[in-house]
Amino acid sequence: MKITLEQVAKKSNLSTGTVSMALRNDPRIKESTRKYVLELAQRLNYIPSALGRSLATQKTQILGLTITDITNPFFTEVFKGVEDMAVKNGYSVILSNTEYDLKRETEILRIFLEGRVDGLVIDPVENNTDFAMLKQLKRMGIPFVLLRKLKGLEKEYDYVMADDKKGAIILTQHLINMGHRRIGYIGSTQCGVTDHDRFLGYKQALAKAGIEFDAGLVTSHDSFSLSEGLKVGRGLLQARKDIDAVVAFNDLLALGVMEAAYSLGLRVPEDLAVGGFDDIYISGLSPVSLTTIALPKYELGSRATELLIDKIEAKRSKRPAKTNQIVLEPKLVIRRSCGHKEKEEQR
Amino acid sequence: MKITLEQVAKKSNLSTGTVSMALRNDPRIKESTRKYVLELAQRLNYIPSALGRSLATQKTQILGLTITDITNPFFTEVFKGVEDMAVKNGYSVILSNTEYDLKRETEILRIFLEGRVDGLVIDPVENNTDFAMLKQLKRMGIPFVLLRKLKGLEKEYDYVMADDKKGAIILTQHLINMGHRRIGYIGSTQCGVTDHDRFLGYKQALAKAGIEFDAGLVTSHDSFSLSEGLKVGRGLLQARKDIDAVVAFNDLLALGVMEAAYSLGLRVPEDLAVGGFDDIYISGLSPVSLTTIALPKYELGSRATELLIDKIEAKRSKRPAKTNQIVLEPKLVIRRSCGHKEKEEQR
DNA sequence: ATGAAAGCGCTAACAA
DNA sequence: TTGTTAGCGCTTTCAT
Repeated sequence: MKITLEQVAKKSNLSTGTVSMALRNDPRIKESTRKYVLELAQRLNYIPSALGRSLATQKTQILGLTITDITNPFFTEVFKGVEDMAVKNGYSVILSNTEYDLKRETEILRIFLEGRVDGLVIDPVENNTDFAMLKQLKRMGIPFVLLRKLKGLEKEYDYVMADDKKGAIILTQHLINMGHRRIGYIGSTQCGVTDHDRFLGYKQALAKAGIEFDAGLVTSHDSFSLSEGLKVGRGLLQARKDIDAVVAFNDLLALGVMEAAYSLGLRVPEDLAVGGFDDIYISGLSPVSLTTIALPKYELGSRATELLIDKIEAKRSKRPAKTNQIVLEPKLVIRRSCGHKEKEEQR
Repeated sequence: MKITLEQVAKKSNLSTGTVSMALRNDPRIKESTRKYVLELAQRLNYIPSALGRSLATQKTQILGLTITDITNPFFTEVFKGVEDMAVKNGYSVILSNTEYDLKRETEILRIFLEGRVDGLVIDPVENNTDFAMLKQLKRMGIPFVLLRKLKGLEKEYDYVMADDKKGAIILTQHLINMGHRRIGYIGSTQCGVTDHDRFLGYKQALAKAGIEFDAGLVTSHDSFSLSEGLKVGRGLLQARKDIDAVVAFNDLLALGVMEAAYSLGLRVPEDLAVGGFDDIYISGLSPVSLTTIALPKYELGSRATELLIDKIEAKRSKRPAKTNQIVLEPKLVIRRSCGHKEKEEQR
């Protein structure tokens, strides 16, 4: 039922070596026999075994990717960036979802350690990530690139990320320019680096504008979903009726906050301004589109993958690979949720 | 650098066979040596090679999944269903995105054919799918389950899908009950079975209500995205000012149509009612939430995977596996986009 | 209870 | 230009 190289060799009265080379268009094989072999293989429906080949060559042409939440359109774009770059270079990608669960992440990395992939792009579960696992990866010489920097290990590992602090500064300043003063922040309790940086940027922008930081306007959340934004948002809005704007950790949460506002009879942006991060595609939806910090999602994925592939090839050719830290620029996308000074667009 | 079974065997003065069995807790191995081996392996940081094992056992414990558009939250849920069920049974999953591109699908299936996976869950590129590829899969004895039925091959292959026609009937009837008469339909030009069934249901519901089918109210689209819905929706709404409702092939398109309406100064649902399919999570967003046919996304994925795993195990134990066709029930979720008879909710 | 050895399907170095 | 052969790392009889 399953045809192997050996069978093709037998049928053709050639050796497996020759057939193997012929099938891979090795120039050492005579044109006529190459054609003959190709045809025969075709006729026999021969499909080479990736397993056999991988074991022999010590490479799989597969990249692993761990994502914290594939449900978030942000990561879906990152994935596309990864996959496109991978395919372009002859790799496939295995995607695994950690769901912000450390156990799951550890388990997934363990599986990847078993030599199924040539390298990994890792979106670590914030700072909970299993450092032991990363060390293990490094020790085993499996190339990987992170999609986040790890606190205290900025110099140790390669990563590609966006400038979170800068993004937060720009967004907060924009809110201030729009005339808002009591600006709240909804960030994570996990103390991840990403959140930490954004929070820092938020505070810095406030300080620069001479607005006193008010801890009562800050709320933490447990997940990064729309429904969590709704829940936490309601809490914050009810506790602080004087609030007039919110910076949310990401668009999903921001959208949730907007929902919260509506549910409390508040209008956006008239009664409450809201800003987010990511610029996922639903953020542009009417009637109140979300002003947000656009992150280069696709590029995050593609550049991380590019870097990874380079590392893989460096390893193969024993060329030394230096660690790379790439920080991409965020960009403010002004829509309607933060208010605006231009005339009301015609509808 | 990389520790192999053989090295562990050497260090322990045992044979590779014994070590192999010990590590897998084979009862034939004496407890004391089992412990000894486990400890030694741990100490040496031994990680078994999945490749070696797979080649020997002829199984990878990996499932392949092809998805037409990972950007669509619908598929993101399906993926989670697949992955959860896979993990629960000791499998990992390789996800590939076909982007509704036949070439890409063929290439992806070819790669999967090379024995990298134990089985496949395939969301075929509608009816363009490469039947030759499916036949090949079948011939090679690689188990697979489809997430769609294929025209003319309903009996040939296993699939898990939702009852599209029924869903369309329910939705259209709901629109009619809400008092709408000039109900348009936005479906695909590709003549996929899914679309075909929904279109059929739509027409059937109209007929049953004594509403004459009006081809001028039907538009086809090229992709399944929000922006496509916006584009096509604008066209339809401008061409037919008399239209008062639209059934869209999916929520993304429906959301796009709503955007189109807003951009033309139409209110939803007062001036135009809109209904969709899928019930993706953004459909519940205010201020105008989308009435839609909820499809059991997660279950679609998990049940397909369950079925697949059963087929894989049937194959291993040479137990015959019957073909399974599973059709899941759709459910109408009434929100605001189609109008409603209840009082306006308090805001 | 453990060891020896064949084999899974392929590649690559070396011979011929 | 092609054949031979030794692995790649593991599992699994069959002996012992």
